[in-house]
Amino acid sequence: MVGDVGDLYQALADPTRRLILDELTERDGQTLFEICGRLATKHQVGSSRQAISQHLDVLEAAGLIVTRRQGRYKFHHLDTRPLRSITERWLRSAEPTQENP
Amino acid sequence: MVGDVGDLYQALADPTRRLILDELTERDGQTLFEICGRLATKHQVGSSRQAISQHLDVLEAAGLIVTRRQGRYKFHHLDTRPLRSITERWLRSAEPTQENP
DNA sequence: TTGATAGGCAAGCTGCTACTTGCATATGGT
DNA sequence: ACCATATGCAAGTAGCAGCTTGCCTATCAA
Repeated sequence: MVGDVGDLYQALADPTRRLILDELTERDGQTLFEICGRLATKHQVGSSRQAISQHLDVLEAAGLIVTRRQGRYKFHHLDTRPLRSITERWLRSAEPTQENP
Repeated sequence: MVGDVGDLYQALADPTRRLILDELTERDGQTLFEICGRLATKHQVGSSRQAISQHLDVLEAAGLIVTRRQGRYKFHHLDTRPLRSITERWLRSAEPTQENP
């Protein structure tokens, strides 16, 4: 299977990955190089291209972004649906606990 | 100041801490020993008491639990309000980005 | 074809984090 | 006072996560 429950929380644990989600919220469907540029200029993130690429892999494994290849470009699109499971897990009170590691 | 934005996500990154939140959702206001017992019996968490205590410190620093001392007991209460900021950050589309590292 | 652009793969390093161990403090019961 | 219970503090350890470095592949334009 692709992406268990813990991947979502681990993906959100890194501040650079949260900034990536911010950037995709503001402008969806960016390429790796576009994201690198925006992080560097707007947020002073000095990480290398490979570092950002690895962050994108983690976000994709968590189901927070989906990718679409087109020629030599790879566009990254935000998918916020997994986020809803976070609040749903603890906001409804006193239901029988399900297996959720 | 006590607890910045990143603390919340780091607190949720650990599976044991998420189980603690599950237990407090099911039964609020437990002591450290009660939580230890429930994690051990219901979820096969073999961590020591000090490990769980450190987890509770992290959760409190993140604002997810508040503590109340009474004699030699310390009760832990859930506070899910910080969770709402997660979905609010990315679910509303295209607003001017604010400083949020 | 050549060169430039966009991205991928893999190994190695480093700092952080979860965990343990050992001792200390404080409250309540007898 | 004495002891058991409930929790706190601090140092040390091991594993992992984020980052870098170096090289490789694929697509497009001239």
